[in-house]
Amino acid sequence: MGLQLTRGGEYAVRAMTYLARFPEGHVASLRDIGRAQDIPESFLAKILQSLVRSGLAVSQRGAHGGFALARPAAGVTMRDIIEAVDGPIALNQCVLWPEDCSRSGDCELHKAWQRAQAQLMDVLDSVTLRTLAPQPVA
Amino acid sequence: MGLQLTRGGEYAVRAMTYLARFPEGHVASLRDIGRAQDIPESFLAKILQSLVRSGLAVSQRGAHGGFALARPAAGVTMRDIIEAVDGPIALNQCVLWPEDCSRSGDCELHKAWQRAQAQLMDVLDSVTLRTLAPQPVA
DNA sequence: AGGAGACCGGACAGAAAAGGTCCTGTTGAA
DNA sequence: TTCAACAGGACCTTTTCTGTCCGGTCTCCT
Repeated sequence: MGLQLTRGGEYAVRAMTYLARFPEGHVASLRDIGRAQDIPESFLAKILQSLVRSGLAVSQRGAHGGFALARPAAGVTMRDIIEAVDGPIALNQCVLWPEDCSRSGDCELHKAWQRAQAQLMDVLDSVTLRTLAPQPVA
Repeated sequence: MGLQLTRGGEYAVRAMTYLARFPEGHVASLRDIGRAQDIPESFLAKILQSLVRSGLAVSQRGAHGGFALARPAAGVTMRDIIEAVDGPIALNQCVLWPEDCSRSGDCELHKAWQRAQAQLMDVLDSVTLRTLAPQPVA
């Protein structure tokens, strides 16, 4: 259908929101997260890897290992999460790489996409895990 | 990468913008449009069919046939065009079919996506072919 | 030291969507 | 009647999405 969030992005937001419901530093295993949020565990593993590589989550290996938020929930935006998993958000190519768009200078279409993009980013940047998660459970 | 306009949508907007550059009612052939906008003709044929079925364009068959806008350029929005080709725009599923989203009632994530969607629509609804096209050539 | 539990990372694979082609109509003007 | 041009469907190729699997590594616990 086009112009839709990927499954991976959706899962990532849900997984992070889940982590945000615990006190800061709480570690949850892949299995816990997957079961709680109904996400296939082997796929979730990949997604969490991306989040760790991007510095949004930290992982703990070995027995009693798992994942936790790397920083306070209020400091992680929806945009951070989605871009970590799906790469940069660009409604169309010419917004991201203006130099590839021959008409980037005076093109009204280009400007329209840039405005749309900016509006979308406003929302995505303003929503954090603190917004999304109920207050942590003790 | 996800969350991007399809090629079809991009081509559709370009094709319609091209038509909007002529005086109202001007008919341009598939070939003309394709050459002018550098769009593969056989693919463009499909796209224009969608636009005609959606009532945004009209077609004229037979010799000297082609395509024209179905209404004045100021009355056709970017959203109209994109939805005609790619189907309804929904950043994520639960915005489009809230009943499928178990948490639609109180879910903060749901609300966030709805806001993002609304902002995007604001822009897409406000940009018309009159915005995009230089004044018609006589 | 030695398991066992849990993440790491890469290869692989099936399904779906995007992107595009082709061919056989049908229409309409000259 | 002929021919230019759209209509519509079948088909195809490539890419992306959505996962799975497995051997490796790390760390806690005993």
